[in-house]
Amino acid sequence: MADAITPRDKDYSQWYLDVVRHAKLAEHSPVRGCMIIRPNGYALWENMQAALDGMFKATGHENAYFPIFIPQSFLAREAAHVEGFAKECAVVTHSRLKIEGDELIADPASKLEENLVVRPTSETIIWDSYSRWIQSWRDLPILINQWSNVVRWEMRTRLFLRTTEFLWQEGHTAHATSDEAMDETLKILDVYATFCEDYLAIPVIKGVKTPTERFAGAVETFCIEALMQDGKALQAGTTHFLGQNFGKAFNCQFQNRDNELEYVWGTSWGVSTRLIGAMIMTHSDDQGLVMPPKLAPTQVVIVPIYRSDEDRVRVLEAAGAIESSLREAGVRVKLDARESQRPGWKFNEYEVQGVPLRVAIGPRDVASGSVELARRDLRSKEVVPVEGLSAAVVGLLEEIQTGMFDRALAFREENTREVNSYEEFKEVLEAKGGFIKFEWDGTDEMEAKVKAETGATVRCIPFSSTGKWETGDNPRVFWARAY
RNA sequence: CGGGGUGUGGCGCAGUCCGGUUAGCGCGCCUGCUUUGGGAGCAGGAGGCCGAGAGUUCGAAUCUCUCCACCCCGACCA
Repeated sequence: MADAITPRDKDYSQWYLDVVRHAKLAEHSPVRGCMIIRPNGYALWENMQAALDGMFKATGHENAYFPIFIPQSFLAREAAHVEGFAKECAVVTHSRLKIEGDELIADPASKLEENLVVRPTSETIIWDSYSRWIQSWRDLPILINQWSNVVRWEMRTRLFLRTTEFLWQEGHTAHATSDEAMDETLKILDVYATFCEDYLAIPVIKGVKTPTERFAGAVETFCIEALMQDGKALQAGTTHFLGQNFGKAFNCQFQNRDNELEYVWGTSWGVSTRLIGAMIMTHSDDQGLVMPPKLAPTQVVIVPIYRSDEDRVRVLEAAGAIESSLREAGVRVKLDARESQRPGWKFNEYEVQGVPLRVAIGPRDVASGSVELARRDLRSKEVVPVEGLSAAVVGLLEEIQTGMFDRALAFREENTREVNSYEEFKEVLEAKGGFIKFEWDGTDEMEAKVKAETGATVRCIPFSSTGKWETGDNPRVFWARAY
């Protein structure tokens, strides 16, 4: 018996780590806070990339790549930006090593003229380019995205949720008007929300960040917030309206249609491998990972069962036929015909790894023209005819996808509560956690006080039905303890 | 950075207080046979300078000192 996954109600944090490890998604690296993303985890990320990339392209964006190293002086250009990131930058100071005695040291002779910062985000190096690319309103807009890694030297890390190095995409756009930039910011927020809900099956709340939670260098930060199974919130993605802050910092101006010189308006936005953590903490259970079918690298696994050689031939032939027909139907299917592992072992393995559907086929099934179909999300099994199996599987995958979203949404609704006093706020937070809709007077002081006393922060100021965020003297906002 | 904890075959641990033959156990791994519809059984085997360095001692995984690494809880953050 392999070591078990810690149950959620015993130790949620340990459960999370156990799931990541047992599902072979990632592991700690020799470098503190960094992670090794294993094939199972990386395949998930590739599927997420493919879906998001398609959505970015569909909204007119193109990919580019800027360097990982940023001249240290660039960081200093935008005052709020440097203040926000200075404390977590990895700095490159030398260009080579040298052996001194039996020690390997940075060669003092190779000290760089100017330190290089390993990008914590790429606004500065990108706006430096934009300042050279943009002269006229005709050069705008620029709609660029890049897939990259970034490094933020955080004090505390957790696999996927917060790692020293992480993978993400960062969009950086330049516009001729404030309205256009704001439209872009909100458009991408919609893209993120759609991706989370349609692909990850994670319901999110869209809204605005308070000034204290705003991105360093942004005029306004928008976010999507999700609720995890333990009642803590997780910021799933952010988009930033940068105003003219980076245009000014990098002297990026253009001549408008009225022949006036104007600073360029900007946006930036990103989602990261953190979304894998969000997926785990939204859907998985004490048996291991549960993946939404749309992103699962393997959607269906076929496990053949047999004793004798004669059975083996018959079963594998039938299993191969099922594999082909599922593949033709567009299903990502894998036939696990390994002789080295027994069926029971495989059942468990794919359950822990979150494969949405399992087809088991043995001599009994071959004789009766049926298979055993098992759902990972509900851990249910049924015997179904091979006739029409492809259509049934395709339908079932869709049902699983929507079912997972519906359950996550129901959980969030059950764990979103309105309160009318600070006393009640504290009681609910202690007893139940979750999102709490409670007033906010708009001051940093109140946020700081509540955070110090309860650990909760304003996760977002939600949009109202009119598309604008709620205003008024003391609007209700979403509070929660967060990751 | 503050508080707590842990370093012993690939993984998880016992042994450390009270120093003493060849450092054990579970899982995993290798070979063979029997097995295969929910993590197989039996037999045989491989694998460890006990985190690093120094010291005490006839003798150190065990005692002393120094250092290092990682994990957990806070402050910081996607």
